[in-house]
Amino acid sequence: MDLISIYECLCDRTRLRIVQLLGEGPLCVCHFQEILREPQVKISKHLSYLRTRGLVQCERQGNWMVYSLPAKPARELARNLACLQDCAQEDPVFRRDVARLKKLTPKLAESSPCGCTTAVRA
Amino acid sequence: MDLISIYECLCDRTRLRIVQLLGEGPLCVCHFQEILREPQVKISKHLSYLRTRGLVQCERQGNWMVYSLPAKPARELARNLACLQDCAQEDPVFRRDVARLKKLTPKLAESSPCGCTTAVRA
DNA sequence: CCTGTGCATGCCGATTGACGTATATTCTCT
DNA sequence: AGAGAATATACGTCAATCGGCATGCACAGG
Repeated sequence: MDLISIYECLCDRTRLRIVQLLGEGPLCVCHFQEILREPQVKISKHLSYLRTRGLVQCERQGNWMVYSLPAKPARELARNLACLQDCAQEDPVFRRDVARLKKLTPKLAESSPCGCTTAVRA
Repeated sequence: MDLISIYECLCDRTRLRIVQLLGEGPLCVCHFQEILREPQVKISKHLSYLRTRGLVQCERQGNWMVYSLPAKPARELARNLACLQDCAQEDPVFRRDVARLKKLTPKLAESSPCGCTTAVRA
């Protein structure tokens, strides 16, 4: 894993929000849409960007693609994700995103609108 | 200080080497030229890029511009610089750069070729 | 087999970034 | 004032990126 690639991935606001959210657990694209309030194509492309550089993994689950951070991230990545987690604590946008996620989680637990309850189990 | 700006600054190899070197202490442009073996204009532009985003400071010293990391970096910056310092330990390019710097330092201490011995005092 | 849903990709235009060449700026020394 | 050294900037070029629109692909259910 290249340090440059990591920084390239993190230097976009949307990608940063995505990665930050994935720190809370796996998510599928429709969740990102709802939480970030961004169009599907934008999210999808950023996820693709992250995927080709190894910052996220994905797994198909029926109709849905469930994205997550790598199970065993490289040292540099793990270090930087921890750093990001720490730095983002104070950012209002990140806090709002996570708040939306928390609000979404129980709803999905009982009746998932998109079938990926497992994605939010974490 | 914006997280995005920090990551934008760090997502270029040359800038990463510059920042990494500044972790060892202030340096002037000619030192970067010698250590990085890159043309003056390239280094100067990247320094300018870093300066406008607040990642480095500079101070004129006669004919020379002495660059350094900010005296009191913002929390996010300090955190990320520490992270970088840690991640870069293993990178052969960074190690070589620092080795060149160490080799340069004593030479400058006795007879500085460009007058900025003070820059390497640290 | 057909349809709908979730997601990805191709194409376009606009912006930004990286690099090089040439030139300007700022200072020192004489 | 003039020359030279260290550094910065202007301009052009090429590549990468970002966003949107339209379309393609994969799967589920009837």
